[in-house]
Amino acid sequence: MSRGRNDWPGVVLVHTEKQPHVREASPVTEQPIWAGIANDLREKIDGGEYAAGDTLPSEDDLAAIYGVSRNTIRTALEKLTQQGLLDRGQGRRGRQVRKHKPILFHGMLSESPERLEQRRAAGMDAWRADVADQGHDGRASITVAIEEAAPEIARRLKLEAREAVVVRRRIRTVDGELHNSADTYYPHWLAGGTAIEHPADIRQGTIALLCELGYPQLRFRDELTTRMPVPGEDAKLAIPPGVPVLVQYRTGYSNNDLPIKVAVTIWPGDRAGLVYEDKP
Amino acid sequence: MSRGRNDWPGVVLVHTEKQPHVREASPVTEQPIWAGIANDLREKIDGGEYAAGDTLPSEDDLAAIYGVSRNTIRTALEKLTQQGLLDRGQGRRGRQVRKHKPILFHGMLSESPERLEQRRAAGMDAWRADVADQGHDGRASITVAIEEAAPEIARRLKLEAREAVVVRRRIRTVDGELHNSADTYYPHWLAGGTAIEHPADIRQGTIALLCELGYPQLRFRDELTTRMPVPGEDAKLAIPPGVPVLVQYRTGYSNNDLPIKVAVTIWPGDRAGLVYEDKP
DNA sequence: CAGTGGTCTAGACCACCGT
DNA sequence: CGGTGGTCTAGACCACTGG
Repeated sequence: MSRGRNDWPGVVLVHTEKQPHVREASPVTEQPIWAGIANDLREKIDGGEYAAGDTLPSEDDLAAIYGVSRNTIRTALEKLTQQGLLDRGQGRRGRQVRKHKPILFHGMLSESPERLEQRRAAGMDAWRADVADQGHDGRASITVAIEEAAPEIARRLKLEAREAVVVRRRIRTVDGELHNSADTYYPHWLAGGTAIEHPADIRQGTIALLCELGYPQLRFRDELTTRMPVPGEDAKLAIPPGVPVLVQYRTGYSNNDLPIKVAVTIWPGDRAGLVYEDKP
Repeated sequence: MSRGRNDWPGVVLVHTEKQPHVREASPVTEQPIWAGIANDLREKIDGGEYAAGDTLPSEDDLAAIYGVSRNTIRTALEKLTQQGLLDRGQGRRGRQVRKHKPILFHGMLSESPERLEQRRAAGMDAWRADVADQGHDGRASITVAIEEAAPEIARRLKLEAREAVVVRRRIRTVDGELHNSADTYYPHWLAGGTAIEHPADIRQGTIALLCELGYPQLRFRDELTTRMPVPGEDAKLAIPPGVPVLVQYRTGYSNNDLPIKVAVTIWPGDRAGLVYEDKP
């Protein structure tokens, strides 16, 4: 299929002033026009000409300023949005320079026995205690389900494919705003019939509960990857365009390297980071 | 500035068959046409109709298949590309379904003293040993520079702003393909005049060298975040569109919590992950 | 209501690349 | 050479939102 050759035009263009659709060669730079505009805007944002929270000129205005069509401006703005510099805006709001939210770091290793005792007494899990330490209020909503293990879960729990698991899904908020999600999977042969199956908070903590059942968590292994949010994830955690997520798989092991749980935590890149220390 | 109101058309549209630019309301779904097409293509990719490495139909063909304009198809394909499902292709190649490269995991903690001795004898750093363990060939090219410390480096090294640092920049390849970059910063008062300033490999390793200088690395702290590549990074590491990077800051401390180095490693999300274990 | 971003169309030229 | 993606233009309608 040939394209745009005007072989049989159903629409006839009648010109008045100048040839439409005739592009002049970009003179200096070797890059597309939209890339040049994106870089220019980036410099103005970095240089403070457009500060965090400022509203950019409208697409029409930018088109006039740079002397290009609105679609070209849109390509440039889209690129900056994908790079996480701009927020989208509907209505009369306009596009705004994204605020650089301070990133919360969560210590993930090396907790002193005293602190452990302390927060357990307060009924807080490690995450909530970490958030509280930084002066914020962490909350979680929990749902529980019994499912067939997905391959990446079954493999880590050393289960057969499609074997039953109990999963506790948490959506966690900090100061009322969505923050991360954490889904913890337990083998059904282990967690079935225990308090883990109930969506209420487990006061002593699931680790202590498993210990009472004869399966102390002796060590764990964290696997970290990064990727773009999958469809649905972005809505569930309100992840803006151009923000990747940190995916943390934490597998807990008991005696004889027996896996007793896998926790899958999704950390949106614009609001969380992780810290690992090898000594307290 | 009013837009597209045909107030004073320099171009007159002469219709032959049907009204141009008249969009029918999308019938079933509540989403844009391009989103529906993107989802449809995603399902076909997930379902195996288009397997990894396959070439998708051309944009023109897709436009004909779905009965929309090429730009609408392009929006859908761009979305899938940003999500990391498709590769771009020039010329007659067409867009291809991206292969899901196996991810290499790198153990980052808990190395036995025996293994440490072994790889030091072989002149390998921890990364090369890790790659070798997985049956691959890791190499690095090193450049060295003396610079003023950037704020995020100065803060971690407890230096004044713009104080001098020695930086060793590594670009590392696995089996000949670009893999990651690792820039290590040392305070100039410590590393100046030592072998660290020279771009050659340091046989015994920089950690051992610093130990000989009286600054043993007693502990470290890793900070992990994720973000999209900044301009230049994508080219330097050949990061495809839609792939985020894992950013690892490793700060090493000697006696009295004195920071002696900061290593900034950029791990492209499509080819690397990290593993942390709390016991060997 | 009016301006803004979101979406879509139709057409055009170009660089690139496999045949 | 010819098809493909990359880019750009000009114009149109819509949904949303603030004043």
